Amino acid sequence: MEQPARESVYDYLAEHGLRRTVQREAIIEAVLNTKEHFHTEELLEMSKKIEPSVSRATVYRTLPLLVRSGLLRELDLGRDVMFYDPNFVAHPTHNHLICIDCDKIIEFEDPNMELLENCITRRLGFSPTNKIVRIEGRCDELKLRGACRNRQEVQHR
Amino acid sequence: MEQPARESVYDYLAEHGLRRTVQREAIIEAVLNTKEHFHTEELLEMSKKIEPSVSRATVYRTLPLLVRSGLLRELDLGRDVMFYDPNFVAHPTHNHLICIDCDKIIEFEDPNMELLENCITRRLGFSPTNKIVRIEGRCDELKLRGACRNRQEVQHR
DNA sequence: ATTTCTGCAAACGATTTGCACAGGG
DNA sequence: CCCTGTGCAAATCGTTTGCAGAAAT
Repeated sequence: MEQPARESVYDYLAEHGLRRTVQREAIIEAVLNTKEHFHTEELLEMSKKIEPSVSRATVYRTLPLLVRSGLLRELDLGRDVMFYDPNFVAHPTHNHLICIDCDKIIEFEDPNMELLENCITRRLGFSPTNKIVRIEGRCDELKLRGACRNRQEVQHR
Repeated sequence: MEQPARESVYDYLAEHGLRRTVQREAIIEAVLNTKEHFHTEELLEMSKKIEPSVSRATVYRTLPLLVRSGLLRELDLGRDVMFYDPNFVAHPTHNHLICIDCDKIIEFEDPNMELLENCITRRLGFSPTNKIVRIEGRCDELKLRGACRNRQEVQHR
């Protein structure tokens, strides 16, 4: 049933007449190596460690391919850069909580939320294709300590 | 109980030692004149009709003030420009459905969704301050006719 | 041989900002 | 008078793109 992500990306490339280049391979491996959200600059870094010839332009040009193949999902966190989430392969309907202090991201899935959204959209004559549920707030640590420990390192702007 | 929006913005300016200029007045009136979402360029146009001296820079500098005063809310529609929504004054918890074809925006409120979100965030030790629920999909018209009539005029990119 | 891919650097476009002047208090 | 607010134009910064050479098929 469940097809390994690596194979299905390369299948996607093959089916669409897209070439298998060392740069694309490096980018794909970099993506497969992480279970965390990342943005373009981070992916560029990771890819360059595998294959130094990878350029920023190629990363920007490859990301939409990987999104279309299903390996990644664009993740609009309302920051100034776009994020990408590799966890939709395993959890197709998850949503995100984002701490306003440390930018910590908590992923959650809730069947009731799915259900409710479907009811609402049906009521309004709307067929959902993409749902962005992003809840910003204060994480546990921020509430308990008044500050988040890893405020600096996680902060993105 | 319910304070007219105009007064409360000017109160906000006064309380914060912010000056009442013709440009700010024009921008505020322009906002009060619309019940629709808009982006900066549209607000600039509307404001210039009231007071031609209003510049783009002043609109960009005034918008955060109006957001802080509560008159407007930033509305991240995942497009390349930021939108602003004047309807949160009347409906503080509403969410948005966006048609992927014609960019039509349907606003909705649902107490169950609020309730559910509160349960989820409580379960995860999270105190929400800001919720973005944006559901993209096919609107009624798109489903019935296979295309949206006002596709062109509403499209933003 | 053909056509897609690539890196580079320039272009793009929304937003921000430095500056000197205008005008509120 | 002082100091905030303004318009203008330049700067910023993530992302896109034109181009000529490189590599895949």
